[in-house]
Amino acid sequence: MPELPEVETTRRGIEPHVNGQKVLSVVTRTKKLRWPIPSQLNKKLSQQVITSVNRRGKYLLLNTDSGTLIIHLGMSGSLRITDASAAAQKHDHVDVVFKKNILRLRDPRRFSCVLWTSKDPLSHKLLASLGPEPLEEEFTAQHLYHASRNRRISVKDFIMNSHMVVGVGNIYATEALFTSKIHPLRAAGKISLPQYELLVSAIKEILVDAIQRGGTTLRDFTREDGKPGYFQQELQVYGRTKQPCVVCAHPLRSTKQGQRTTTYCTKCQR
DNA sequence: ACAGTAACCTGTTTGC
DNA sequence: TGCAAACAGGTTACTG
Repeated sequence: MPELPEVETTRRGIEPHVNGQKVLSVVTRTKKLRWPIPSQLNKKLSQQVITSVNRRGKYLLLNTDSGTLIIHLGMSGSLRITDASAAAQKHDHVDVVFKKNILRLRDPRRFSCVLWTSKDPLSHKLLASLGPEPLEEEFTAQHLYHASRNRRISVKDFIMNSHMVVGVGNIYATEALFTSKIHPLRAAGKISLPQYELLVSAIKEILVDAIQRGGTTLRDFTREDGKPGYFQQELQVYGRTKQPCVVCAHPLRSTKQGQRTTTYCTKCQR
């Protein structure tokens, strides 16, 4: 579900509600999501004050003086701020309880994860080898160009690999390749530097635009207040198989890459 | 090191 | 209409 814009939208949404707040307790209703939820999480977090809410790739980091709660929303996870008296629903797995409200994780498909580390979260196994942030300066065409030489993997799978760049999932990879007129099945190693320049610009622009619109809501995603994002209205190719290309009107084609659908225009993207 | 596939889950949509 | 298969925003683990 959530790609970088949705996670950033969530971060911005929850931050004012939890930052500086003291955790009263943690309620877990399942032992395991993508990975086991740390036992003793309640003991570790209770009485701790949230000192900041950060994001690295699609991971949310809730910092305290004694450690960091790491949350990844997987495919169908969402966080919301609920009233302290609101009853938990079917797929509400974890509550971080504050005095006035609750930070509640809901995830029907359970691909999300909740982890705890008392060390620098960026050195955690899952975060340590992540690629650059797409909206930071270190994400450049040069970086992609050099990392992709001699790689036969498709350019789409390449940019969706979090070790190359974080935060680019199926929706925004599909859109950025369309904007930069690159065929998604082409080998990453055959893409020229000027083409990577176009692609990097497209990724940055699309992510910024999507964040401004509160992310993309297709079915599961909701913001912390339960409202949807509005970027889906801007999608030019994702989910538009057989519909006309917005540039040339040729019907868009879909194919499978791995277990992911990719949609593209056979005339515009080469 | 790299590429491809299976796996983790459940809810919704599609197709016969 | 009913049922089963296909599909869904992610990422790691495993295989060759």
